[in-house]
Amino acid sequence: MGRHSCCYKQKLRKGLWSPEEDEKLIRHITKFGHGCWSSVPKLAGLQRCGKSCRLRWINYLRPDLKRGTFSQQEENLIIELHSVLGNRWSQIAAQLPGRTDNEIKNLWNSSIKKKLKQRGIDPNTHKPISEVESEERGASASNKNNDKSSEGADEPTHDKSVETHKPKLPVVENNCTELTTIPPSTDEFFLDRFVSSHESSPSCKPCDFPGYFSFLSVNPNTSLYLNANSMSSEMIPAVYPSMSSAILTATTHTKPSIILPHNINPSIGSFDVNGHNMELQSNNSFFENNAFSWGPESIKSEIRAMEGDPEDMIKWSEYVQTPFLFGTTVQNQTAQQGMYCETKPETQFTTEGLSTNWHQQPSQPSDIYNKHFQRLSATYGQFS
DNA sequence: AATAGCAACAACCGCATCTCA
DNA sequence: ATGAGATGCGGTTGTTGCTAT
Repeated sequence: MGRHSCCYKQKLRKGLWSPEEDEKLIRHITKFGHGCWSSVPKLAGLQRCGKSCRLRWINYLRPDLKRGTFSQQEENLIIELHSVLGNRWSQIAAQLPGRTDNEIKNLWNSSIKKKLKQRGIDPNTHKPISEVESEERGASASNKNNDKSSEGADEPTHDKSVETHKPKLPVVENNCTELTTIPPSTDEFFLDRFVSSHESSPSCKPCDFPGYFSFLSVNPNTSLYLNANSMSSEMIPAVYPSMSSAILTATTHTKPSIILPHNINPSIGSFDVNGHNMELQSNNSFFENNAFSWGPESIKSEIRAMEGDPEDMIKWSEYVQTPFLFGTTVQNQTAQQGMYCETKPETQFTTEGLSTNWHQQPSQPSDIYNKHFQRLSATYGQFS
C-alpha cells in the first residue's frame, strides 16, 4: 500500500503544500467535510492523493490545532505518557489537545530525547542509562551462555517491543517485590516497569471482564488497591512522582487502566462497574487538589451514567484507541468528552457536526473558515 | 559574504487494521 | 469468508532556516 492507488493513476503533486492548495482544501472541508479522503482531492480540485490531503488537514490545517512551542508542562506530560505508552504517538497526542502525533513525534526525536540523554536517562526505557547498559551487558552475557541451547533466539540487539514499551502497558502485579522504586535523585522521568500477573494468571483472563481496570499509582509513597469481585485485591506500589495528571487509558487487551497521580485522595472508596465492586484506596490527596476537579465523584457519576442507560453504555473495547486524561494539563471537558466520544474528532468533522464534536472550541463553520485564513495569512503572509 | 553543520518540522512511505461489498 | 479499498499509525526522509566558522 503506502501510496494510494490513485497516486499511480495520475501525476500528483508531492512535497510542500502551497497556500493555494491549503486554501482549496480548507474551503472544501469546511464546506462539505472530508467524507471519503480519497475523493477529497478530486472534489477540492487538488492534484494530491487523499492520503496527502488527510495528513495536511490533520497535521496543519485543522482549526483546533494549538501550534507554537510546547510548554514545559506539555513536555513533561509527553515524557510521562511515553514512559507508559511508548511510541504510540497518536495516543500521546490524544492527551494533548491541539497537538498532533506528528508534532509530538518530531519534538520527541529532535528535543526531548536529547534532554533525557543529557540527564542520563535512556529515552527508550526511561531508566538510568547506566542501569540499561548493565542490563544489556547482562543480557548479552546470558545470550552468549544460552546461545546454543536457545531456540529461535531473538536478535541480540534491541527487542522492538522493549523500545516501544509494549510489555510495559499498565498492568498489575500481585507480588510487589518485582516493582522497583527509583531513588528520588533520578526519579524525575521514570515510570518503572508495570508487571502483569493478569497476563499470565489463569484465574484472571483479561477478556473475561470487559470493565476491567488496572489501577496504578505513581508515587513510591502511594499504594493503590483494586478490588473487583472477579479478582483478588491487588496492591500496586508505584514509582512516578512527577506524574501530574491522571489518565484513564486502555491497553491492547481492551483493559482500560487508570494511571493515577501521586497526590491521590486517601479515601476514594468503592464503586461499581457493571456490577463489579471496584475499590480504590490510596494514601495521599490528589483528588483534593483544586487543580483536579474531575475527581472521584465525577468518575462515579460517569460510571453511574454508564450503568444507567444501556444505550449509553460504552464498551471498554471502544476505548482501546482512545485514552482519556483527566488532570491539570488539559481542560476537564476533554476527559469528559473523551468518555463519550466514540469517534475521533477527525472523523467527526462536518459542518453539521461542529457544534458538539470539536474538542475545545465549538464554533461555526464561518468561524473556522475565518480562523483558517487568519492562520494562512499568518503563515504565508511573508510570501505574499 | 559564503558555507558547512545542525535543528526543527513538514511530508512521504510502508505496514497494519478496519470497513464494506 | 474474502478481498479490495480506505484509513490510521509510526518510522523515515527531505526541506528549510538558523548559527557558527
